[in-house]
Amino acid sequence: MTSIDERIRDTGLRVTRQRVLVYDALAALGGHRTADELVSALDASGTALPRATVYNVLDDLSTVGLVMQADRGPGAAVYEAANGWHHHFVCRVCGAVEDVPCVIGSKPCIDTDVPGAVIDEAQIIFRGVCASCRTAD
Amino acid sequence: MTSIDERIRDTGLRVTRQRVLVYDALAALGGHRTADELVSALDASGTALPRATVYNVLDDLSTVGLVMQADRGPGAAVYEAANGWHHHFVCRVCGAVEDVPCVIGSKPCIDTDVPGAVIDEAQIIFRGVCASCRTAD
DNA sequence: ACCGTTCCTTGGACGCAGTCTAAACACAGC
DNA sequence: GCTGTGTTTAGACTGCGTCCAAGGAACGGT
Repeated sequence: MTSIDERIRDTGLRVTRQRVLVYDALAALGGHRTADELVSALDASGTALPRATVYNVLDDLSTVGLVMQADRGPGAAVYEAANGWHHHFVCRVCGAVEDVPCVIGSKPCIDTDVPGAVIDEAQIIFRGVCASCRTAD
Repeated sequence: MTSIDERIRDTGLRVTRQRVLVYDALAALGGHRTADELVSALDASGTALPRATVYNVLDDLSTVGLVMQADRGPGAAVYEAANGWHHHFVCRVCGAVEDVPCVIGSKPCIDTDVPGAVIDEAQIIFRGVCASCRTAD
C-alpha cells in the first residue's frame, strides 16, 4: 500500500502537513464523518487545525478522489476515505450512514438518458430504518 | 383533478390558507425550488409568508407526500410538487436539477440488503454536466 | 543548499439554511 | 356560535460552509 504522501503527490497536489493530518484522521476514525467531527478529532489529538483548512483539504482531496463525499441529502456533508465505488443507506430516524456495495462496481453503474448532458456518476441513496432504530422503537 | 384543498384534507391535515398558498406557489413556479425561492415568490405575489411558515408547510406537505424533497446532496433542500416517483440529474457546474423517469416507477425501485434494516426508498442521483453548461464552456 | 514562484494555510468575519419558542390565531366538529 | 387543538408567527439563535487577504510552506531549478 503506497503511503498517503505518495498518493497525494501522484494527484499533482502538494504534500502538506495539513492534508496528511486530515486524511489520517478521517481514515483513523473510519466511517462517515462531518468536517466538524474531524476538527474535533484533530483538536483532541493535539494537532488542531482551523475549520477553514479542514474544509479546504476535504474539498481538495475529494476533487482528486482520495476522499469521497457521501450523499446523504440536505444537512452537513459527510466524508469518508475513498474505498471503491459504493452506495449508501441512510437511516430516517438516526441519520446513520452505512455502505452498500455497488452491484456493478464502477462508475456510472446505472445509465439513463438526459438529452445533451454527460453523466459520469450515479449515486444511489437507500432510505429506511436501520437495525438498531427498529429494535429501539 | 381534485383541488388542492381536498387533497390536503384527505391527508388528515387541516386546510389552511398558508398551505394552499405554498403549494400553489410551488406548482406555479414548477421545477425544483428552495424554501427561500418560495418565500420570494410569495412575497412578489403580495401574499408574503414568514420563512418559518414556509418551512413548516413544506415539511408537513412532504411528510404526507403532496410535495417531494429532491435529493441533491448537501446544501439547500429543493422541493417540487409531487408528480410520481422519479430520480434526478444534477449538473456539477450550475447545480440545475432535472427529472429522470424511474425505470420501475414505484418505490423502492431497486433493492439491496442491509442486515436488519427496512428499506422503503431508493433515490438515484445522476451527476454530470448539463447541456447548456457543456456548450457554454 | 538556496531561491523564487506558486500554491496553500490561516483566522476572522460573513451569509445562508434551518430550527426553536411561546403566544396569538384559525380550522373543524359540536 | 363555541371550543379544543392543530397551526402560524416573529425573532432570535445555531450550525454549516465560504470568503478574504496576508503570511507561510512546498518543490523544481540552479
